[in-house]
Amino acid sequence: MVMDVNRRTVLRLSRYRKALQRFSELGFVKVFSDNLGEAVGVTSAQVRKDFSLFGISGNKRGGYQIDSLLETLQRILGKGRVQKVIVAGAGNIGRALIHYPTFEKEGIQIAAAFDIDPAKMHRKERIPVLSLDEMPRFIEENGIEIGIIAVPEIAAQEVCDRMVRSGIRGILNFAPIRLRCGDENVVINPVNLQIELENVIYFVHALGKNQDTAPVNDKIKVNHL
Amino acid sequence: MVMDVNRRTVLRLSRYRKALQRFSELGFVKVFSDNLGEAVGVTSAQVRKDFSLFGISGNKRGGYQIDSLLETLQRILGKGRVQKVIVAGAGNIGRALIHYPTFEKEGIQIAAAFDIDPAKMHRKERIPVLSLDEMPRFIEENGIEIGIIAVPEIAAQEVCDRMVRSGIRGILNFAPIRLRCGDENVVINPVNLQIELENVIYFVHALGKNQDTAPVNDKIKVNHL
DNA sequence: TAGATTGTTAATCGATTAACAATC
DNA sequence: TAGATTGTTAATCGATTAACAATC
Repeated sequence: MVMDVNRRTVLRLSRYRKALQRFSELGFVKVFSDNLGEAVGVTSAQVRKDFSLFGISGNKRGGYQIDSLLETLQRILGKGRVQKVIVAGAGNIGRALIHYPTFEKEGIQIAAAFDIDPAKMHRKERIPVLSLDEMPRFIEENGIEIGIIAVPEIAAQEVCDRMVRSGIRGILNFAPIRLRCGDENVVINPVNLQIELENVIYFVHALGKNQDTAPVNDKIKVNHL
Repeated sequence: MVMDVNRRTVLRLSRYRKALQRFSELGFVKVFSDNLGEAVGVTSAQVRKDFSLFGISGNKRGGYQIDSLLETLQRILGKGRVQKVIVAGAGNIGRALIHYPTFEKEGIQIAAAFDIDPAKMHRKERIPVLSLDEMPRFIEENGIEIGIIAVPEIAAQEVCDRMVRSGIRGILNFAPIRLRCGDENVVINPVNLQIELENVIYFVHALGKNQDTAPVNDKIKVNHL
């Protein structure tokens, strides 16, 4: 009944923000919950409910002013200032994130990456790749709060522990393992690419089987998982 | 009440599978719903519920035989045969996926990647990077069912359309845009790395504010998002 | 004003968990 | 057997949606 702000709500907020940016670029001035819902793939009731949770209000009959709504969402999502992030692991995923083009524009700055492999180090790059041993000091000296873990499974928990001890409060974890963290105030968001792909594979197979007995069994109807 | 198989159930199935592999490697022979739940981070009731959904049964009092349970999950998740997958886009994310080390071991074979940039092409590699124009023919000739979209936002919908027209039934989408697909039988799983990172940032900030009024307001208690 | 949209409450829907009879 | 664990039903929890009074 209380329905507080949860992960899914914040994910939707990010999507509203993106949609509003597009609308704004297209020169629109105001938007209705209907339009936003359609753009993001949720009901208009969901949009209004989400907004009310954050005390965002529009004008009855007049919808929402795009620019001011966008500013509000930016503020809620911490887009006001540049957010420094570090990456542990300069392998495939790590390097992809270092060069992820949209981060920079979106106020997310990869301050440095870290690896144990000396061959992967690049101290003089714009985004330096340093030794993993230097990570704790770097976190402390630069007051980094957010870390991305892109090291092999075997090293992930150790890296997580070191991050948290050094002051990291939030982790995006690409290692395919559940990280344990005693500190209740640390946020961990796991992203498991293999499992996401397996999910697609499962439903493709499931729909394939379904196909045969087509009109009878129309239980499974997915498009967006 | 009917509670059919949904995305989250299948995600858990993948996690059970992973945990069972570990247990098996450690030499364990049987496992209880308790153990599995603990390993994956869910209740034992959830584990049994999930299994019953797939007609998996154990032995009252005796738990589950790890090896046979593992085989069953492998079968359900389509691990019996090699699953061929293509990647559209050989940029940062695309290349990371091409070289993702665990895919091969797990029966997922990246058959080829495609890009519009001639500079990115490598016809002679083990996993070739071909021209995007060759994609439709490749899909048809090789009977590919699963595609990964790792092209820039602007090109994503077009690539999606081409994939579906050529016979792709499932898509893992890394482009930060909601893909529209008329065909109800096509599965699309979006993975938006920026939004996942923003989510972490939000909750770190939210917990930080919470901190001040600490013992009074203990509403927000996240660890795993 | 009349009509349309918001903000919010109540209803619904769906997923998780508790509980317990069955049983090994 | 006694004790422990499964499989399943019912209860709970939580999130989404429908509905509608307020109002611009």
